[in-house]
Amino acid sequence: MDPHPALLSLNMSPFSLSPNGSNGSNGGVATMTSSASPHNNNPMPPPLYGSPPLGQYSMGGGMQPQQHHPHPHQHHHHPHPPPQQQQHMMGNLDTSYLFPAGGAAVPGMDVAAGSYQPSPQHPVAAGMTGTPADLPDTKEGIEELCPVCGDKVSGYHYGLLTCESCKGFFKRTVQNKKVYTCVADRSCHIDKTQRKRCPYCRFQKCLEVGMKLEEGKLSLCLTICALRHEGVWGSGCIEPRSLDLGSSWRDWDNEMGRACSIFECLFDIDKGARRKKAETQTEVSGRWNVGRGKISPPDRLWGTGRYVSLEAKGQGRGAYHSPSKMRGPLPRNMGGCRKQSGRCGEEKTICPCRDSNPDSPIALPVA
DNA sequence: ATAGCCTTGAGA
DNA sequence: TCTCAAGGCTAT
Ligand SMILES: [Zn+2]
Ligand SMILES: [Zn+2]
Repeated sequence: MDPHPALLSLNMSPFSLSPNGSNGSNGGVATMTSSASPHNNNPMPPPLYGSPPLGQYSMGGGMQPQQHHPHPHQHHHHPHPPPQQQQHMMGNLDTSYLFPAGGAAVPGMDVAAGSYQPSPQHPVAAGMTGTPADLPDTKEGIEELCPVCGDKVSGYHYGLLTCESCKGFFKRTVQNKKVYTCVADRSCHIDKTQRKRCPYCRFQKCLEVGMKLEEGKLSLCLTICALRHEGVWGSGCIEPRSLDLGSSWRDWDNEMGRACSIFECLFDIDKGARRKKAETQTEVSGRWNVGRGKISPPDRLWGTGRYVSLEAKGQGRGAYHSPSKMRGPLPRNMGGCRKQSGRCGEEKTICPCRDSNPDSPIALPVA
């Protein structure tokens, strides 16, 4: 059972999570407590709510010179059978269609009562459709064509084999929560040369063929890492409010930005700091859970450690990305702590606020 | 806004 | 250590 794998689970148990993450009750409060903070710095009022340019709050993340990667990419067949069909539900309004329809449904939620008309157009070809004849055939066999536009696939993206451009297109659309409009009748043909013409129909097609965010992908993990540098010990917790994804990604983004700001202030984070592999991750994280159509009350974000650096984890550099990558079971990165000698585990890594005041919202240390 | 290429980090 | 997809970056 447990059709909704996505919802919470911190595998460190010391913390009691609320049974069902639905305590959204505390409406929008982010709480924190810090047990010590010599510098009580926080000079500046956090840029809360600053409208993020877009889904990314970089924290801790300076980037740094890197090494190169030999190969750009390679594709092959994978064991994963891509999902095949999917209902088309549409109307660029509800994010629920971005999630797998099966399995995780939240009880009360219904799939968007789309008004979208399935267009009769046929997907270009994926795998087995097309005419084998003209498929460029590679060593392995066939080079598949992007089901959306027919271009060459570059690998699995958002659930299926698609080309690089459609991957990017889907990404942009979702991340920026774009809403397109078709000037025609919503049935534009999408192919490699015309895919730019009508983003609406292109996105439509992306959904039709099954591109989607997987459950859990929207989750975000903020990880607090301990740096070797000395610093202050502190602990904190943020209890983000639950958001209604249906309304906007921007809210989510803002919320996230706010959370980050708070942490920054609290810990006087050195933004330039970067986690190093060798460092022990003394800390844990919290996870925003996303159910279909809405973000369910996330866990809190925990932190303990000395001189902490916040790093929005979920993908790539220390930046927050809406659709973060979360494959596999659940929280993997939830816990540097997991095995980490229970460092954070037993400790008092507990969320002060929550534990002591399960119900009372705590004030935001911010404006 | 696009799309090709690059960096990253989880998993194997 | 290697693979691979998410996402960042950036020249068009
Ligand atoms: Zn394509
Ligand atoms: Zn159209």
